[in-house]
Amino acid sequence: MPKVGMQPIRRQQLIEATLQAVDQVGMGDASIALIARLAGVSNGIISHYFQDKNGLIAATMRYLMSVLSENVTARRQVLGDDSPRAHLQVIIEGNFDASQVNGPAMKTWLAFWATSMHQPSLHRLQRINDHRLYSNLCCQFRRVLPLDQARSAARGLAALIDGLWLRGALSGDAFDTEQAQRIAYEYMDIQLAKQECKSTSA
Amino acid sequence: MPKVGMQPIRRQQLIEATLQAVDQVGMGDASIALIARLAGVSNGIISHYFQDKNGLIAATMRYLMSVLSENVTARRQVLGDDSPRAHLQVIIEGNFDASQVNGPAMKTWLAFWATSMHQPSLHRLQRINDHRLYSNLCCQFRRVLPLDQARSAARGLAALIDGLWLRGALSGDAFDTEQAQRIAYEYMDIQLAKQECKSTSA
Amino acid sequence: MPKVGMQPIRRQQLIEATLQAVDQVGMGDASIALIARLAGVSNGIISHYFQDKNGLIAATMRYLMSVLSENVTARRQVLGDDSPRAHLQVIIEGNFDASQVNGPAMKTWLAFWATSMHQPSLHRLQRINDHRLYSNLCCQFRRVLPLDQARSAARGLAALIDGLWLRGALSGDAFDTEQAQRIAYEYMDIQLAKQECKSTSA
Amino acid sequence: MPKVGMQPIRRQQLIEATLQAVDQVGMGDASIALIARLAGVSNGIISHYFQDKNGLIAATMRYLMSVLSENVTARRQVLGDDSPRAHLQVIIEGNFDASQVNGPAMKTWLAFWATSMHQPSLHRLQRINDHRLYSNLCCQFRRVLPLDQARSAARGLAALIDGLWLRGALSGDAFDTEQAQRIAYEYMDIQLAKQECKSTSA
DNA sequence: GATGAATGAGTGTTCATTCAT
DNA sequence: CATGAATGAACACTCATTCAT
Repeated sequence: MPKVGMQPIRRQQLIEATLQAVDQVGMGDASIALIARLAGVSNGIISHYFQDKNGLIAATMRYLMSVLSENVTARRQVLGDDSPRAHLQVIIEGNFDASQVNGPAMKTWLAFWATSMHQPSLHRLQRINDHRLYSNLCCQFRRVLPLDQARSAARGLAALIDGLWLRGALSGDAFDTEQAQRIAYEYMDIQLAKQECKSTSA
Repeated sequence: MPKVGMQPIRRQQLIEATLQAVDQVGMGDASIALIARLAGVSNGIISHYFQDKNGLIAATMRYLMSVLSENVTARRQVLGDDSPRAHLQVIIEGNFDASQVNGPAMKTWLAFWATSMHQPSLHRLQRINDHRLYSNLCCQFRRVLPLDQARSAARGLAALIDGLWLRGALSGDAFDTEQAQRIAYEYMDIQLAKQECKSTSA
Repeated sequence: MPKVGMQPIRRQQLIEATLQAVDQVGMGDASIALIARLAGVSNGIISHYFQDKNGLIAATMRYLMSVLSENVTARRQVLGDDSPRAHLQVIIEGNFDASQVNGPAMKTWLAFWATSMHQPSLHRLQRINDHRLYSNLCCQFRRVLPLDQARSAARGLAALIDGLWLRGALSGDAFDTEQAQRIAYEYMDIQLAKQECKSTSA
Repeated sequence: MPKVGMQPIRRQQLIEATLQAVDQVGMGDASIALIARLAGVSNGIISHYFQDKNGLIAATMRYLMSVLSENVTARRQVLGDDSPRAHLQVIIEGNFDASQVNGPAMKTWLAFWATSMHQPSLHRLQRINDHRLYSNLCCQFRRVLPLDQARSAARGLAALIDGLWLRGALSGDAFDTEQAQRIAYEYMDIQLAKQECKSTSA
């Protein structure tokens, strides 16, 4: 029974079915038929809401990115402390949030990364995402460090966050959030300490 | 023109064609037909030397892992200095060696990671590889740090190396080896410094 | 030109194409492509209506069985005489009906039998069919003979019917229905006579 | 290590491997590779001793036929009684011999029959076999019955023997030799009795 | 808006056969 | 004699996509 105004509902329904499918069988075996079955709709509907399979994949990736982004934003808004350290902590916590370190999300991100190497449209999305983390980190470090040091610290912390996330994802075991955060905080504090040392000596 | 004793030659030929194919079109589109064409052999030969496509993929992954492993081993053997720092440097350099940070290798590793999430046999290989890096790092840190600190340092450095590698791979640009090494060396030295501080104070 | 409600039509279409293909080239060479071509549809449609080739084969076998069964049932319904002999004649005639002793049907039955030896699902169907003939015969003999004799008579007549059918099928020539029926009737009458003799002597 | 005079040995080796393969996986899946593996030889050797796969199949069928034929011949040679009834019993016993009613033999015969419908060379072999049974039976009935009755009796008994064999083969259970022989003997005796009746009345 | 029938190219895999060794 | 490397066509099956309803 067709209805009007179904577009946003259907789109979200299909995106979630896509995540579910990738989690269950991997991106390679996540066929249109499986996704449609998981969403409880017909095969044909997908090309109605998304141009084709690539469109659905890209939309799903954009959705995942927006969840991450909104997560960090939300955490920042309830932040009393405005110090760089507090902001950096929020970014770290957001990246190790439960919404990012569960099985489905980790599998989907990995699949997206691999796919993005050969699909310009996905690659663009992926670069935006990567740059956002670096940019957010750099922005905070910049408040207490000279440009070069801030950039280097941001690159290092971004890499450390992604690396901790990656190794956790690939391990197959449950993600050890506490351990990851401890290591990231330590790195953050070491980088922030450079400023203190300098200002102390000055 | 059939010959005897072709097995090792053909196997290597096919593994290299697989790397080439994954580099060109991605793992999803790296069909048997394409790999065979790139290798200059017939389709059927693949099941003659590898049981099936999965066998070829797994063999290719094992090959990539052995290249990385042998690279580090070779560097270690020409090492005059036996200090932990020298050994750690060798491991870092090995992971950022040209054989690991070029396009084909990076694309193939990413594809393997994504695939391994849904293939137990590949996942096992992948865990061995992950553990080897951690284990090698931990072994060196252990020489100068207490167990807990050594483990933490190894986890952090392993994550930093993988993260630097990953972000470099995903960037699409040429890998900035010097920058990555500088950041990794800094982290290594900070961790090693914990021991020196302690022994100094003692 | 897609339409709705095509399922029963397409299924019958494909079953008949399967019979045609087996008749023409044998079951071993009755490929999906050939069957689809004979049916005038695309290859892919077969997995849409039947799970796979085995599904199509099993459906075809069920169809052949139902034709035989309905044939006997139809003959029985126009039967004025309710005597065991009349019923047995109907069964014999049904098994030597033109629908069973033509080339395609005979080739297909033979192929099914051979295949059923290695496919549990087909074997089950085949046993049901075999048992039906025996059961129908036994039921009629039972009306005039003690259980043991009825069973023996049914086994013998079932074997004779199948044997006559088989030798006719394998001969390659046109089936001599009259001759086969004469031999089967004789056997039937001999078995039925056992009762008459007994009742006469009583 | 090649040897001379291997031909008969190798041929028999391969024929027996073929029977084994057909028993295990059916004729459809009895590949050259499987047969060669079961025989413990290389793939290529088959075309050396038999022209191609069809040659091997035909040779296997000829072998099976000769076993049946020699079985009956051997039983006849140890026969004291020269009566038609004794000879007919020998034929019946030979057809229900253990060499004919075991799984492998039954599966192979069925497969041959189905295949022979589409292969002239096998069909010729098969007709020779069918005719031999009829001819042997007819020859014995002819000694006591007029031609027409002998032919009819032979046709009936041949069909009954084949039918009993067939239904036993398809049942999947162990062959009930005693029951089959009892039914066949009864038919034989009824046909032979026609002569006695006539001669008695004469 | 939504369905599912239909397509046909493409996939991995199997296989009988050939032939240099 | 015998091997097994190599081929390439054929196979069943999958799939994204299209489109009449």
